[in-house]
Formats: sequence, C-alpha cells, structure tokens
Amino acid sequence: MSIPYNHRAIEQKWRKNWEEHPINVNDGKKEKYYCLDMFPYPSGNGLHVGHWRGYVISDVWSRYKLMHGHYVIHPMGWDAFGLPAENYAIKMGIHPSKSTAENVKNIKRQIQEIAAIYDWDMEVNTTDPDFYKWTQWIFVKMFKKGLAYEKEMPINWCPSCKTGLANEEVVNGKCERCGADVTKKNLKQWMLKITAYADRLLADLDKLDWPEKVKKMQTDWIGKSYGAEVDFKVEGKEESITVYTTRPDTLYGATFMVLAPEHELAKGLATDETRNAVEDYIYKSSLKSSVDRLQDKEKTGVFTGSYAINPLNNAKVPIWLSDYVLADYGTGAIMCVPAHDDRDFEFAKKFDLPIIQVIAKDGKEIENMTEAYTEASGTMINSGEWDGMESSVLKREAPAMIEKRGFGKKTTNYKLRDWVFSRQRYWGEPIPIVHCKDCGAVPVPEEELPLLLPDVDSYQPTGTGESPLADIEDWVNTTCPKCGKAAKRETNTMPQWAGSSWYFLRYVDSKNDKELVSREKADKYLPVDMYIGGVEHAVLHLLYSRFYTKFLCDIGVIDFDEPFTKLFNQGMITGKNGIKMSKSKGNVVSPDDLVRDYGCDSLRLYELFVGPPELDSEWDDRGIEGVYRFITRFWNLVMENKDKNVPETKELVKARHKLVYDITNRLESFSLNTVISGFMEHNNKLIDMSRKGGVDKKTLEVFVQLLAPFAPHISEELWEELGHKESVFHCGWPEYDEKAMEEEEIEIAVQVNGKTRAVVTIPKDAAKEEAVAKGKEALGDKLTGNIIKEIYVPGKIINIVAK
RNA sequence: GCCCGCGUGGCGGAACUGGCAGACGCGCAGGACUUAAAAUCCUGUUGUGGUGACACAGUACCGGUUCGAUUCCGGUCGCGGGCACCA
Repeated sequence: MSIPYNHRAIEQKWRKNWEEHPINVNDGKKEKYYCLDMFPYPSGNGLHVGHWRGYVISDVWSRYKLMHGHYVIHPMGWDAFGLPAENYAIKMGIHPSKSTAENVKNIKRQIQEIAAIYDWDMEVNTTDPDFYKWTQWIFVKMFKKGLAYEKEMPINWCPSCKTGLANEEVVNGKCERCGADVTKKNLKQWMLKITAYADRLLADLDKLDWPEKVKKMQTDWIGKSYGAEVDFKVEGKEESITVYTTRPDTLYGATFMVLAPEHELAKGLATDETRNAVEDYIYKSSLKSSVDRLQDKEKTGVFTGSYAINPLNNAKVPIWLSDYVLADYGTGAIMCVPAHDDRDFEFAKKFDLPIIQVIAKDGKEIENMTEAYTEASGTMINSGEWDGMESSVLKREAPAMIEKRGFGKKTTNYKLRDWVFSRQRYWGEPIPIVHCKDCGAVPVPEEELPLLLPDVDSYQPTGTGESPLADIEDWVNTTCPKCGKAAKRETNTMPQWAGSSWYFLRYVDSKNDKELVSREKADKYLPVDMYIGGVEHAVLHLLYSRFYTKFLCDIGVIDFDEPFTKLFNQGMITGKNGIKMSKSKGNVVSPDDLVRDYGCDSLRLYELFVGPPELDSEWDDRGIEGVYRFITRFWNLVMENKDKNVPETKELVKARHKLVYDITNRLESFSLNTVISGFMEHNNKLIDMSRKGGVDKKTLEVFVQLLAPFAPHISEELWEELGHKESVFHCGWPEYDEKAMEEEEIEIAVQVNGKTRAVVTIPKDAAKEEAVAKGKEALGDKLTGNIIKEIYVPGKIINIVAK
C-alpha cells in the first residue's frame, strides 16, 4: 500500500519550500505579466469563502502565466482609509489607526492561506504616509492644472455617515455604504473636474478588453447626448433663456418652457401677481431632498407670469418653474414639447397647457392624444418650412440649421458630473490646501508632503459639515506657504477612492521616496494586464482609476492612458437561496475550517467548481467532499502507477493529448468550473485505464503540470514523487497535438427525421455512401416509409428524412 | 418606465461555430467490504409506460425558420442586474 494523501503535511512542506526557494523571480529577461486583484479594505469580519474565489481565480491565472515563462507581477495591498474602516473603528471604540492595523494583520494571515504567489515586498497600504504622500501629490498636481476646484453647492449628504458623497456613491437615492436616505446639503466642496475627461473616458472604452456590461454601465453613466442649445427671448425683457434639447426637430411643438427652481433667472421672471407663488415654490423646492424630488409622483410647478418667444415662429410660450427640471444638467431650462415627450405631456395635462403635434404617427395626426408620441420617426407637420421632412433626418440636421440662423448652437451634454471630493470625516488623506485671506487656496508645497493626518482622540464625525480635524487648533492654524501670513488648513479629507484610483501604479515601485513611480519601472511593468474583482465598482473605482491614469499620463508620469487592459468580474458567492453572506444573516462561511479539514488545494478547486466564475454561486459545504475525493483518487492513481514503467499505448497518448486540449482551452476561455470537471472526468478515465493495464509516467506528469496552477501543493509533491528536482512551475505548460488525439473511427448518431434512432461506428472520414449505408443498416426495420433525403455531416450526424 | 442579462433533473451545473440534452459533482437508492459504523469501491438515478430490449414526452410558455433548435428569429410569462424626471 502506498502513502495516503495527507494534505496538512504536504501543504506545510511546500509553503516552507516556496518561502525558501521563491518560484516567481524577476530575472530581468522574462516578459512581465501583471495580474491584479482589487485590493480589499481591511474589514474586521475577516474573509469568507466569497472573497477567496476572486483571489483563487487571479492566482490560477498568475500561475498559469508563470508556467508560460512570464515574470508575474501579482501584488496585494490594503485600501485602508475611508468609511468602512472608520465606521468599524467607531463601532468598536478603537482608534481607526489601531483597528485598521489589527484587521490588516488578520486578513493578511487569511490571504496567505490561499497560497497565492503574492509578492509581499510590493505590499502597499493607502494609510501609510509614504503612500498617501503621493495621493496628496496627485491632488496638488490636479489643483495646479485647474482640475481640482472649490465650489459651494448643494451636494449629496448622508445623514448617517455625516459626510458629503459623490454622485457615484448614491444608489437609488441611498448611501452606497450604509443605505441611509441621502439628502442635500449646501457645502463648500472640493471638486475634481472629471467631466473634462468625459469624452476620452467614453471613447477609450473601445480600446479595452472588458466585459460589455461594464463598458455599457460606464457609457450610460457618462451619458453623452447630442442636441442643440436654443435661445428664447423673454417677452418684454432684455434677457433670453437658453434651453438644451436633444429634439430640436420638435421646436415648432414647443408650447411652454420650464426652468429649474434654482435657475438664476427664476425669481426675476415673476410678476407682481405671481411673485408670492413663485417665491414660495422656489423655497419649498429647496427644502426637498433628492429622494423626495424623485419620489414625487405628481408633477408640481408654478407659472412665472412671463412669456418667452419661440425664435422659429415667434410664438409666445408661458414660462413655468418645476423641480422636474434639473438645475445642474444642460442649461437648467427646457423647452417643452408635450406631444412628443412623456414628462412634458404629463405636465401639460396637469396644468392644462396646449399640445401641438409636429410629427405624424402612421402618417396622420393623432386624435385625442392620451400619451406622448416619443419616436423620432414620421413626417413633420405643423412645422412651417419643415413640414414634410422626415423627423429622424431633421433631428440630425436641425442643430446646424439653428446655429446657422443665429439663435442657438449645436452641442453635446453629459450626465457625468464633477466628482465631489471632500469628506467631512477623520479617516482619510488630509486635503493638502491652506486657505489664506490674501492668497486664497494655496497648495501645500510638494516638498512638504505628506501632510500627516494628525492623531486625535475624538475622531467621530461632527455632523455639522465640518471635519473632526477642524477642532484641532494647532493643526488648523498655520501660515500661508505663499505669503507667510497666518492661514488655516483645509480640514476636509479625501474619499476612500482617492488611494484606490492609482494604487496599482505604486506596487511596481512601492518603496520609491522620490517619485510616485519611476518612469523606467512604469514603462517596464505597467499597465495591468489582467484585473480581477467584483462588478460593484463598475462606475466607481473603475471610472475614477481611468480618470487618474489619463491625468497622470497627461502630466508625463506614465506613458499609457488606460490602467487595466483586461478586466474580469467574478460573481459573488452567496449563502443558501442566493442570500448575500453577512454576519447579521448568520450565513457566513469561513474558509479557515475548510482549509484545516480538506486542505488549501481542495478549497481552491472547490471555489472554482461551484459554478461559472463570472456568475454568482450558492455555497454548499457538502460539495467540497467531491473535490476532495477527486484529489485523493488522483493521488492514489499517481502513487500506484509512478514506478510501474507502463509503456505508452496509442490509447494513452490519445487520452493525454485530449486532456491537455480540454484543460488548456477551457482555461484560456476562463471556463474554470469546467476545467475542474474536466480534471475529474479525465481522472475517472485514467483510473479505469489504470485497472486495465496501468498509466504511463508521461501522462501522469502532464496531468500534474496541468493541475499545478489549481492545486499547487499536491502538484509539487507529486511532481517530486515522479522524480523531478525542479519546481513544477518551472517545467512549462504541456502542449497538445490535435492529430494525436484524432480517432480513426468515431461514433456518430443516426437520426430519422431529426430524431436519434441508432449510433454507429464509422471511419472518421467515411464517404457519404458508406456512412449512410452503415446508418441504414443500424436502423434496420426502424426505418420505414419512403426516403426523401439523406443528410450526412461528417463527424456530426447522419439524418435520414423519410415519409 | 427605459436598457442589459438569464430561465436545462431533487440540487450546483455541462453541451465549443445549430448535430446523441443532462458531462462532472452533490444528494438519494441499492450492493460489496465490515461484527457494526465511518471511509472506500461498484451499480442506478429527467419523467411517464413496460419485467425487458424499448416507446413516448421533455431545456419557462406559445409560435416560426431548418433535414435537425437548449442554441437562431418573433411574441408571452417569470427572475436578476443597471439607470431612473439627464429634456
């Protein structure tokens, strides 16, 4: 009896061995491959089996690249600033610097259990001053380029987290972190001008090998639209109001105009009769939260008393105010064409405003219109000189026509807003700005960075719109770097996304104290070739990182403008019935026990076997038994055959090539669950062959090589058992020969009218006559009626059509 | 409301460009070994009918294209996700 499989001893042995003899070494000659995980924030709850999956996927891919002779950059770090870490610290009553350090330690231990080939020399932590020095440095650079600016405006405010939020952090009117209803608060904020990059962020999506879903989400988020700005004169006044529309073709149908209550002209348009009502409406709107505004089912509004003149036909249209028009999109004012827009139609019906149809539906005017006709297709009617034109054509041409006639211009708009970058919280990078009475906002000189986050006892958020830093007088009070007079520090901190927007650049030169990253190393090791993480960051981290990368490229720090060449989103692991794993639900499965009982190798395989890596999968502990059985059976197979000197048979060679073919192709297409089932299937076949006469050594070796990225410990052990001195990871990836796996005879289904009635064995490239004859023979008396047609697709099917 | 994606056994899931539906695994049932159990091994496992070879039905539902459809097309229902008054 040979040695039984002992995962504990084997895994311990190889962990130690890899530590002493690293397998992924940069010799300066190998081609680099950068495979990156989205770095975790150090949560106090530790890792569950769901976190494992992403890390296993990336490690399998990294080891696969390693076996192809690459030097693999596969780092790990900590996204340790920000709300999650701080909220946890507040809850536990431990200072965030302390709780964060503890959590990092614990999670690092757990991550090491995965046995990934992480290069811990590269490790970064966003809360490390040597790291956030450069986070602040980027901010200063942006400030100097005019991309960071201060603005007082109503921003999204989470009353629970007591901080302002970026647009991207508000999901369905709720805080992305805590789920509380988001309100509006008027605050002076630092903003990043991400909108300056809107066009490039949109256009460059084409360059990326990313899931279509994520590209689409970013496209929609950027939300580029094409249309025109049209100027309407206000009757009896000097002013004119500019509206933005994507449907200038419907200009003749504009029967009224609506301004956002916050529009700068709103108040001034009121007449003596309407003044009270108008001011009342503006005041009430200002009190409404964004959630209220969204949830209002009925449209509200007030007539200003003023009229505008449609520049096309000089029609007089009433000007209304309504909060369904957004102040910060387009011009904050719209022309309303109730016949061809749902919202305008609703508003017109409610306030009894005229409706003029300008596009014919099915060639005619609609009687008793009950809903807006929103298609841009049909012939123009009631539109003066435009009558008879096709609306879709006019929609395209109208902006230029309007521009030519001098009452507007062709333009585009984006849904993307500038990034609210201030947080009224303690646990973040201090914004390196000094406010001076004379010089205004002055950046902290670059040589004085990092601007350290002061240590405080009271780090709870104040809720007043001021950061806790505002209370630390000897920190706040400073001198102006420009004029030397007394000045005050900016007390807001940066959002969690600041560090994560560029951390991937730092790994390859993490100890550089002169530069963010040396240009030499950046050119050599960047960008990221493969990025693996959850889809939840589609419009947050992934958009911000692209923006940062483009900026850093523009100022010459790096020479590429897209950070992540290829992106893979792994699905979530959930508990029973697809319920998200959480402590409160009590359905969290910790990897620790499973590693102890079944071993790291088994858990790695099972993480992949549960389902397609890109889809969510329900965790079921029992399934790991099957994987453990496979590993044990494979172990036994190798142990029984390794010293038997079994000669290679044709059948064994065929099986070997088929094995390499299956595993390689499935791995290349990221079908990792079927890679594992492929291993199992081939293992079963080999066990069968082993009983019939044995399995040759070469086949066993190839199997071990293929298994290595997935189950590294057992593979190294068996590789050694097979007589090798060198690590299996340095012995290349096996190749297959399609000719070698071809069968001379194949089984082929014989159908009658498309239904399988028999299976015959025929030569692989049998001629039609032969195949059909054999098929008919096999069918025997199952074939009745007159034969109408005989179909033979070599290698696929024989189908006899009979009546 | 708009835009994506998905519906396959008791369960997780296979089926590459249309070609034997249900690979692989879990679970379950039966058997071998054992005093017994665990572990291990073997057999069976979509449903209905039949002792049986076999027959019929079957990939959410209805219809279409095709010699042939889980796969392509049209419609319906259900589930999940994104956006949500962006003019």
